[in-house]
Amino acid sequence: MRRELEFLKELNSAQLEVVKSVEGPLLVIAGAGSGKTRTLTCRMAYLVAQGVSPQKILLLTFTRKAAREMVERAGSLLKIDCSRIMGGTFHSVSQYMLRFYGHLIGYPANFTILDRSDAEDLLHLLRNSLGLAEKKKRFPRKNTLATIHSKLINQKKSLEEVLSKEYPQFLDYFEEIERLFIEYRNYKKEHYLMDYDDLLLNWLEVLKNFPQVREEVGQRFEFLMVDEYQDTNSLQGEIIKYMAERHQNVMVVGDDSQSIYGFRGADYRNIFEFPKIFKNTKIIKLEENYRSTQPILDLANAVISNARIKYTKVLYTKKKEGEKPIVFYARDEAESSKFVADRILELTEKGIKLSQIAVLFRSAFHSFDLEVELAKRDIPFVKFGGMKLLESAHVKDFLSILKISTNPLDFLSWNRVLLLLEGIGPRTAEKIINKLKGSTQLLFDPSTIISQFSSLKELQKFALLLKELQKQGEKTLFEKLSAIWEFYEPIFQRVYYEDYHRREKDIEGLIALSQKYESAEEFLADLALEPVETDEVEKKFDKEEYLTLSTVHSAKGLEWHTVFVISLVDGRFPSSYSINNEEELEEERRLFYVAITRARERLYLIVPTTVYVPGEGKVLAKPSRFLKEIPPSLMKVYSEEKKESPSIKEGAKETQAEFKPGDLVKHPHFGEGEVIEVLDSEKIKVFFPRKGPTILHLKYTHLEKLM
DNA sequence: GTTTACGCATCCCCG
DNA sequence: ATGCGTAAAC
Repeated sequence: MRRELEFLKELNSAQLEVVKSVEGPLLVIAGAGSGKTRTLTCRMAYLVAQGVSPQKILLLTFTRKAAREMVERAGSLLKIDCSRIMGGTFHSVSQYMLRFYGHLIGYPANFTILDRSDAEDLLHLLRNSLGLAEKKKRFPRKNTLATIHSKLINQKKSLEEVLSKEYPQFLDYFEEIERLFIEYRNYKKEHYLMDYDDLLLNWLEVLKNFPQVREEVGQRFEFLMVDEYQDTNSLQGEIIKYMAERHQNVMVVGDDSQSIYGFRGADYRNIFEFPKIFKNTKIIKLEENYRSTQPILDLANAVISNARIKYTKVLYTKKKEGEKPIVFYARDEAESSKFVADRILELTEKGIKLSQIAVLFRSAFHSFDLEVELAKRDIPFVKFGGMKLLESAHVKDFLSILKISTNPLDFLSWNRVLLLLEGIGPRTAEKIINKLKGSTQLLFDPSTIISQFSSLKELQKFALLLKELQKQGEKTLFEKLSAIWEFYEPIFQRVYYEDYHRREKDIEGLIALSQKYESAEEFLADLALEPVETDEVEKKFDKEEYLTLSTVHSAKGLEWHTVFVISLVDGRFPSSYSINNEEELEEERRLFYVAITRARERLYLIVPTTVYVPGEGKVLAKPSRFLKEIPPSLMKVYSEEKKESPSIKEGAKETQAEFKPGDLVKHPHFGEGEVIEVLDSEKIKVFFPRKGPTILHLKYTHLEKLM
């Protein structure tokens, strides 16, 4: 074997076959933890080693981050630069292609992308201008409208079908909603806007109608690879069909039992359609699991065996030894949180790093109680799957100003910004926008219009700012954003006076980020396609050890030594939204399967017997139906007695007596510090240079005494 | 006539 | 925490 291909030795025979089958259509069914990412990475490296030029390879993944990481790893396997492999999501690649080919269907190269809340705002605006808001009976809210519209597109259903099946309460408004949606599509087309769905829809339209484009794209990308194929929708399936038409060199990887995005139109049946679209498809299954121990896999297999559809594979492992998954029945959420925190501290004392532990839950808000408990005990954590930075109001305000300067026809942003200014409400904003629309000079000088509203001082300032920003070529993006911030800061302090300090950091982070970009257009497109994590998250990433809290959806593809799944009660997991629908309930079961298969060595399942429901207070909850389906022999119930086991008590006692004020100590997360005060037998106050004064519970903290 | 301030219900998962 | 309607303030 050639030396540069050493990395192939790491693979098992099925994986090796995947890597070496480079030509023709290939379908890989890859179970959880079967080394799918490694196989994909090696396949890319192998292609390049065979002399395929990196830019001929296209890798489609679920997030852009995943694509970047895989490309990087392929490069390091070969020690050849592979960065010219094009990788991204369907949305980002469609966007890229549409910048070139969009003109064929009437879009200029500088079209604007609407993110989810932009789309909602537009629907809201159109709803008002159509006079639909004044109806007596409740008209769907903008959030719901956006969801319905997206379902139509992604599931290729009619409005009638979606309404009668999922929103029968709005059937009375069928005609109004239909009219609104037509307006919505027209508006987007007229103003060169695309929402997320349009990116796929329009790229597909180009491919469908222009054989020449299919030909060119086939030449540009000779090898296609698609990850997470079970979570693609039919539009994405069709896009692949056309992009691979010329050469048929297309490989897709997926796992039908891990399909968890049906709610947004994904259809795992794409996997089974694939061999029908591409004749002579080779099918390879990866069934050996390298991640989890046998007891954890047994549980996972039991969960999935209860599914209505029987899946195609059964996972096995060579790691036969291991502890049975543990179930804990907590009185309430407080006890659940306490339990989780206790176990986590035990684990860290045994040397398991915090970064090797995760707590998973169905919905972002299920972890609220736990977050408070973790903060109390100074256990650092990062939460995934919550609100994204870009969705917060202040960031949207800020970016809207930049958007106006790039595209003065972006009346959505105009509306948003105008409403922020002193003395302008919905009526005045509408008046100003109407004047702007009527002006042909708009592109060059909106300030002539604005000067008609001379009584509005802040508006005048805004006009000056725009004039500044439009001096093309003279300012870098960074300078533009700094100028915008100078204008926006006082408004910002007025509108968000309660917590503007916290929010300020987001803006600073954004301005810092902008230095990586050449143009405002590029910056904005990137932000729309790939929401940035908050500044805080980034910091914790490289500095400290941290615990992961995550929704199951955001945990896809990841793994930890120990995994806790919390809030396992009916109505939460499975979610109450899915309980009356068999299809959706099946998806919840797969979601539970995904959660379980994230664990390598240890798995805890936590069932609170009461949960807090807003408005009703604490209510009794039924344990999740998924737990009841599992043979009890596959799990161990955690008992109270064990919690009070002597070893832990002794450990606590030992530490208690040791400290007095003035002692120098070392904490696993905060580093060295000095004891200031002993509060009682369990609590001491320590000053850490890195953190400041901190109260520690000795029972849960491992403090090393330095002198 | 408009804007703004305040109290009220609602809130899943995501590119 | 956000989005809505209503009532007070400009």
